[in-house]
Amino acid sequence: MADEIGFEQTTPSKLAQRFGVRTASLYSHVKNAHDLKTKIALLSLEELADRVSAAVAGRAGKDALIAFADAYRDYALEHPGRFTATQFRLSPEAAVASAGVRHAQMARAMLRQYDLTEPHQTHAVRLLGSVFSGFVGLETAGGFSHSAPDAQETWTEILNALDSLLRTWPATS
Amino acid sequence: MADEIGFEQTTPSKLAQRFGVRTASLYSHVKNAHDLKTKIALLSLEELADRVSAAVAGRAGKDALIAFADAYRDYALEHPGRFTATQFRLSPEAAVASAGVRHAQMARAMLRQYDLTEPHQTHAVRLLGSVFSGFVGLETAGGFSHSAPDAQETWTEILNALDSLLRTWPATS
DNA sequence: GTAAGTTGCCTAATATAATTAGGTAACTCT
DNA sequence: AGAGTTACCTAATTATATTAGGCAACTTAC
Repeated sequence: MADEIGFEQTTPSKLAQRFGVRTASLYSHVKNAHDLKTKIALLSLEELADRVSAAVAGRAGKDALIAFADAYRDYALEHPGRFTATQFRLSPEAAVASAGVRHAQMARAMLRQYDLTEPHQTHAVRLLGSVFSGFVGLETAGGFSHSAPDAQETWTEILNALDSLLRTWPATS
Repeated sequence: MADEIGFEQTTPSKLAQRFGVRTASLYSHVKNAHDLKTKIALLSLEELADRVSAAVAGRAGKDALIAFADAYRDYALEHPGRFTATQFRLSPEAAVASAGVRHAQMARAMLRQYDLTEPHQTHAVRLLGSVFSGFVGLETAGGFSHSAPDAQETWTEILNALDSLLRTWPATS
């Protein structure tokens, strides 16, 4: 439903309408409207982590980087509402219990081939997270739709650039 | 008000309360709740563009890159609600009339020293946009707050890396 | 300096949403 | 068969968004 009408529009009353039940009945299942959004966010984070995990399995180096990045972007393009949900600001308690932790671990695992030592590895994880979420956020917001070249081309270029950057990261400091 | 209570919480009724007027009175000034958010977004985009423009003036190359990036990040950290507003999804008509256009022009101007030809320049503009908005989005969402090193250190590292990347961009394709 | 228009607010009314409280029928488990 | 649980219900309250129509103060033109 979030993918169809948008994450922000996914409210208790709309959800109840879709289920064919009274709105009040939902309150046995979720605490309130905010809790509903939190649950969608947690679900989406797990789902995305599963996708990324499957995509990266058995790959290494640049192959793994591309698989990771594409899994992330494809999820966002296929499930815009759920992707928006993954950016929902969770409470600190919800955040630590979320699959956000898995995402960070997967990013670290993927970087293994690049032989980065701390603190470079942490910087690299943060850079990748920034680029992926930033690019996909701008793309789904329509930021690249009114100009050539198309988004896919830039995406490929960026992944090439990130790969070559990661190979030489410590040297750039 | 958006900075204090959050952009999403900035509604006609809350705004009317703060002004000490009836909610209905606001409807002489904004068309509806969505229009209010659009106006905040447009205002914030202008303000951010002014800041970036002032920061970049008289600088070139890496100096300009850092000034641009810091202006962007500082605005977000100082005005979280307004920064969130700059990410509000505008209608296509509002988008083309917004300062979003100025942002793209400033990015291109800043890249002048890096001697990028098309389509590399467009790719570079998009990469910078992705990194800046992605990093600041994650930072303000608390994504970096529970681990060392601190966000500032990663930010500096990322800007160094971007500078060296831009110098050699066409070669990485 | 007054008349006409404009501005910025008001009250009143309606529709939609979120939320709480308390109840009931069906299902599950002993 | 009875106790507990589940998943819904109705009813009521509150908050919010929105529209319509009115009024008083201010501005501007003659």
